[in-house]
Amino acid sequence: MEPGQRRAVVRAVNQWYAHTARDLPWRRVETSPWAIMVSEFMAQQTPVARVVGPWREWLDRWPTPDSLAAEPSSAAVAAWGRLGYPRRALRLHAAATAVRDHFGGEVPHSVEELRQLPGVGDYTAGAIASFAFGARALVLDTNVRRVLTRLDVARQFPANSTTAAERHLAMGWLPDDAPTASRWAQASMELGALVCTAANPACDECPVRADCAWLAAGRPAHDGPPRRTQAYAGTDRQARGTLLGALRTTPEGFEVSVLLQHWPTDPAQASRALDGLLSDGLAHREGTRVIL
DNA sequence: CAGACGTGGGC
DNA sequence: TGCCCAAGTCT
Repeated sequence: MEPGQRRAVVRAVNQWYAHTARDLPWRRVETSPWAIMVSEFMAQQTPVARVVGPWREWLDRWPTPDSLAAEPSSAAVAAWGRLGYPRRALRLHAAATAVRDHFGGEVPHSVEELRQLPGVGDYTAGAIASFAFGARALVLDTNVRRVLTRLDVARQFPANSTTAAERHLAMGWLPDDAPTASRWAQASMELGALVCTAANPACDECPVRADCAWLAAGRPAHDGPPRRTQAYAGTDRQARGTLLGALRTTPEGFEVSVLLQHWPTDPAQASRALDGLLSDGLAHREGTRVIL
């Protein structure tokens, strides 16, 4: 797409965002960088709507990185509740500790520094830099990838993993000035979340439907390699989730031998789940018992 | 680079 | 009813 048309599309999407965006609590101007960082950790692979409640409770309890770092990581895992991927709680706790120990308790501004924090990858570093500090940073999440793939590549879905070509394309879309770039990052994500969705995109309501290459091509179906899916039922992951869920609601934990004996399915799987949780630091041994 | 890693809502 | 999918990161 030509630069001029690209700028017009950015303008249209940003304008759409101004009157359509959801009123997510961490989008309020007074939100601290730490609070935005927490929202980004919680939103990794988790629908944003499910994050709002836990996010409020988390910040109520730990309003600063220092306050979280002062507690054991098990408190973070317990407070994570049922958000899923509980190792994110561990990483958020480790990140808070790193902020305290290496950045004077203040969330760093630069992508390079942010990137050093546990649990902060390319996406999250860019998101914090952009949303918390208004920087011009690449924010390439699943929504933006899909939006740009449709808009500018005329394909239904992006590749299974982010490619260098995609990053290059996204850089070309990033407006020159920081405030517009920051707004574009949020607006393009929102467009992907609300309109340009994976299933049943609402092209009729899209503010840039006239500029979309995929729509112009007649919305051709995906034809690349099969998209990655996730099996869950019966997997070790499910067993870990079940075990951790029980530990979360049972502060005194369980006798290991009893636990393994009463496991409803394959005992070997229970053993793997337990070992995994222990080695990941999500659960702990206390004599012959397991606790959070 | 493929695979591991939770959980729940929508269709 | 299952399958798809969600503001990814790490190994």
